Amino acid sequence: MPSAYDSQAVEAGWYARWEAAGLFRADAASGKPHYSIAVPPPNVTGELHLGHATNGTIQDVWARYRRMTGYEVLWLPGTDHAAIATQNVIEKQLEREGTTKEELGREAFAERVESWYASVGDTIIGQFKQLGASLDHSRTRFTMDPAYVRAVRTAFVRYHQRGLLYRGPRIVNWCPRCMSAISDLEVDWQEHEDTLYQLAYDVEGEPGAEVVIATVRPETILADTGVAVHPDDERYRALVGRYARLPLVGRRLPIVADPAVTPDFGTGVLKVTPGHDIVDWEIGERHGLPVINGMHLDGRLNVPETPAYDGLPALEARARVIADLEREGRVHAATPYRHEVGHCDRCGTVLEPLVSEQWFLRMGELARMSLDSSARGGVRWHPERHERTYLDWLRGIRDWCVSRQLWLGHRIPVYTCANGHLSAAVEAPAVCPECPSNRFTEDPDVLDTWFSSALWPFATLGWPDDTPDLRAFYPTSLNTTARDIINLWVTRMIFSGLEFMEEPPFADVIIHATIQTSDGRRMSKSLGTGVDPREVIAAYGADALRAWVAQVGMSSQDVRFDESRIEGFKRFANKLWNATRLVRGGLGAEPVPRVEPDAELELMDRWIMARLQATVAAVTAGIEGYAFQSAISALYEFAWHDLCDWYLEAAKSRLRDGDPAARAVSLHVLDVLLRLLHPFMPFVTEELWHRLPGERDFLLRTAWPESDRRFDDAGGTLAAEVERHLQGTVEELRQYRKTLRLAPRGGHVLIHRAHDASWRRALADLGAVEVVTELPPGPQLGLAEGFVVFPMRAPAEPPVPAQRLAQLDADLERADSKLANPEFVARAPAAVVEKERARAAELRSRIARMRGH
RNA sequence: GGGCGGCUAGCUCAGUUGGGAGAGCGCUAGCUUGACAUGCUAGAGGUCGGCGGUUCGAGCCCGUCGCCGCCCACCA
Repeated sequence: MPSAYDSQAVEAGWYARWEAAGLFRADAASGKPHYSIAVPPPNVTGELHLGHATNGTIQDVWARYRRMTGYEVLWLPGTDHAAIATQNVIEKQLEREGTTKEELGREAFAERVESWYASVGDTIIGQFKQLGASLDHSRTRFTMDPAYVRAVRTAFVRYHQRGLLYRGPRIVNWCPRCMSAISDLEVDWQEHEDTLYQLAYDVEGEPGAEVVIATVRPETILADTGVAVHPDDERYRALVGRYARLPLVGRRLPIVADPAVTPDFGTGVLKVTPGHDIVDWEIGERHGLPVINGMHLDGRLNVPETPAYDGLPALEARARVIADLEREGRVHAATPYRHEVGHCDRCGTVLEPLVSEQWFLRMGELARMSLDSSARGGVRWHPERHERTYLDWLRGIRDWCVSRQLWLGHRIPVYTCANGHLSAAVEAPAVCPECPSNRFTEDPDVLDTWFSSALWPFATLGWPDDTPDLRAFYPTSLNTTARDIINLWVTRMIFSGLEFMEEPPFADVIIHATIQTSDGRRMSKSLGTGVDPREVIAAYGADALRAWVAQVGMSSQDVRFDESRIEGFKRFANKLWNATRLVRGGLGAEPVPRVEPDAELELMDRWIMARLQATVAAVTAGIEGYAFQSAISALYEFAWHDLCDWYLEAAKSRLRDGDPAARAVSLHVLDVLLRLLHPFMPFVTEELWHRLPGERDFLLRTAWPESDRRFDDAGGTLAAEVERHLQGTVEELRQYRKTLRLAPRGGHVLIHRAHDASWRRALADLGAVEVVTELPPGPQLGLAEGFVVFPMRAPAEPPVPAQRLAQLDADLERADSKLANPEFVARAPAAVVEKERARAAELRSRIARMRGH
C-alpha cells in the first residue's frame, strides 16, 4: 500500500465496478421500503458546474445513506432540453460561424440540435459519474424523448379538457430578439438610467387647457387610447369624462378615473397604452379602451397612420417623437430617471410588452390546490422558511403564459381543421371531432420548457401509463434545488403532481446554497467565472470536492469557492489512508476478534469506543436533520483528532506487541468510520474498506452503523479520565518541553492519584516519559496531577510563561467575581453554579502548583 | 415598495433549547518522533457590524440603525 493517497488512482475504477454490480439499479418489486429521487435534470446548454456538483452530492449522500439503512433506492438521472436556453446557445454558435438559423432552415437546425443534445448529454452523464453519483443509468430520461413527449402532450390535453387552458390575444412579455413570448418569471429586471418626460395633451372643448402626462417611453404615445387619473385626485376631478387630444396623431383619448394611478408620481396623470404596458392593459379592460398594437414582433414601430415613425426601431422613434413634440412646445419637463426595465433572462434583450395570441394556463384552481395541500403539510421544506417563497408567489399568481414562438421545444398539441374547429389531442387527429374535415393545421407554437419540467417526477416514471415504477416510486422522497428556481420549477412540479397524480411529487425539498466565485461574484460561463468540477476533481479528487460541498451546501447564505478547504479534505483522505496503513500493519496474521465490552479492553479502547458511539449518533442525526455540516464536522474531528492523534498514537506500541484488544478495537473503529463516511466520500472509503482484511462486500450493501449503547461513556468517567487527566497531562509535558527547549521525549513523571496500569501505559506512550513511583533527582516541575523531572539542569528561564499564568489568573478572577455575585448564585440553575465552583477550584490549585511547586 | 438571508480570527465558514468564543487554510516557533512533511508539536490572532433593551448572565432573545446579497412587486 503506497504511503501517499492518490485521488486519481483511487477513483479510477470504482464507478464501473459499482455499476457492473448493479448497485444503483432499483427494483420496483422490492419488498424494502422505497426511497426515490428524480435528479433535477440539468439543461443541455453545456457542461455541469459546481452548482450541479452541490446538488448532486446532496442527493447522493441521501441515496447512499438510504441504501445503507435498508431502503430500495431509485435515483433517476436525466436532462432537460431547455428550449429557449438551448436555442440561444445554438444561435450563438451559428452567429460565430457567420450564419443564422433562418439561413440554415428548420430541418438542418433540428439536426444540429440533435447532435448537440447527444454530445452534451453524454458529457453531463460522464460528469455525474466522475462525481460518484449513484444514479440508475438504466432509467436515464430526457425531456424530449418520445415517451416524455407523450406525457407532455397528455398533460396539455387534460388541462385543456378541464378548461384550464385558454388562448387569446393578451399582453405578454415579448422578447424581440427571441421573437417569442416569455413568462413573468423569465423577466430579468435591471436598473436603467432613462429620462422621464412630461408631455402636454390638449383637453378637448376647452381651448388652451392641457393635461400633462408623465412617461419614459414617449414613442408609445402613438398607441395611446386613453388618459387616466386617480379617482380621489381633486386636481383632475373636473377632467374625468372629458377627452384629451393626442398630439402628433390627433386621436381622441377619454379621460378616465382609475385607482391604479399613483397621484403623487409625476403629474398624477397617466397616459393609457393598453397595447404596450401591462398596467395600461388592465386599466383599458376596466374602462373599455381600445387596444392599438403599435409594434412589430421585432420591436420596430407599427404605426402606418403616422408614416414619419412607422418602421423605426423604438429608440429612434423615441428621439423623433420628442423632437417633434418639442417643436410643438409640448415637452414640459425632461428629468433623469432611474427605474427597473425588464430584460429577457436568456438573451438580455429589452422586453417589449405587447399583445399577441398566446396560450395561458389558468392558475386559480391549481394555486388553491397547492395552498390547501401545504396547509395539510404536503411538502416539508429545508430550511423551512423557503416555503413562504412558494406560498407568497401562489397567493398573488397570474395566469401562466405557456406558449412560445421558438423553433425548439414541445409542439403545442392543438389542431385546427379546415373549417376552423380547434381540438387538442395527444395523437394528431385523422378526422375533426366536430365536422368531417380531415385537413388540419398544427399549432406552430411550442411550450414553455418549464411546462415539461413540471411533470418530471412522474413523467420519468412512465406516466401517463400506470407502470410498476410509477406505482413503486411515486411520490418521490426528495427534491433539491437552488433558491432561484423555487417558483420556476418546484412550485410548478407541486401543482402538476397534485393535478395529475393527486399527491405532491415529493415529501421533502432541500434548498441549497449557491456557490460563488472566490471573490463573491456569480459563477457564469458567459462571464468566464465558472469553475469546471472536473478541474477540481483532477486536483483534489471527487471525494474532497463532495466533502466540502456537503459541508457548506446547507448554508443559509451563498458560499464562496474556497480551494484551501477542498484541499483540506484531500489531506483528510490522506489521513484516512495512512490510518488504514497503520492499522493493517498492526493486525498480524490471525483473525481479529470482535470487540466485546467484557473483553480486556484498556482505558483508551473503552474511550475510543465510547467516542465512536457518539459519532455514529451525531452523523446519523446530522444527515436525518438536513445538517450535513454537523455530520462532516463530527467525522473529521473524530477521525483526525480522537482516532489518529490520540487513540492510534497510544495503540501503536500495543499493536506492535500483538495486543488483541488494540487490534480488535482499531479495526472495528476504522470499519465503522469508513461506513459512516461513505455517503460523503464514496471512493476513498470503498478503496480502504476493501483493503481491510476479510471478505468484503461493497459498502453500499453494508449496513449503516448503529450506536452500541454498551460502549456508552455512562456518567462521563471515560471523558474525564482520558480527555481531562490523561490528555491534560500530556499537553502539560509538551508545553514544558517547548518553553524549556527540551527534546520531544524523555523525563520521569510521578502521579499523585492511583491510576490503573493502562492509564500509566497510555501516559508513557503519549507523553514519551517514564511513569515512576519515585522521582530521580533534579528540578521538579508541577503538573495538575503530579510532578515531572526532565533530564536537564535547573531551568534557565521560568518554566511557566508569565503570559500563560496571567491568562489563568484572569480566568480565575472572572469565575470568582461571578461566584461573588449573590444574584448569580441565587438565580442561576444549581448545576451551572456548581460547575463554576468546580472550575474556580481547579484553576486555583493549578495556579498554585504552577507558581510554587 | 414588500419579504428573506448575511455581517463571528488575515481568508472561507461552523456555532439547534441564552451559562467557560470554534474549525480549515494562512501566520510564528520547533521537529527526517518506524501510518502520514498531503505529517507531528507548541503558539499568536476576535469590543461575535453599531447603539439601546430584557436577563444573575446575550454571538444566540427584543428594538433600532448601518452596510452586503437574494426573491417578489403594475409608480408610468
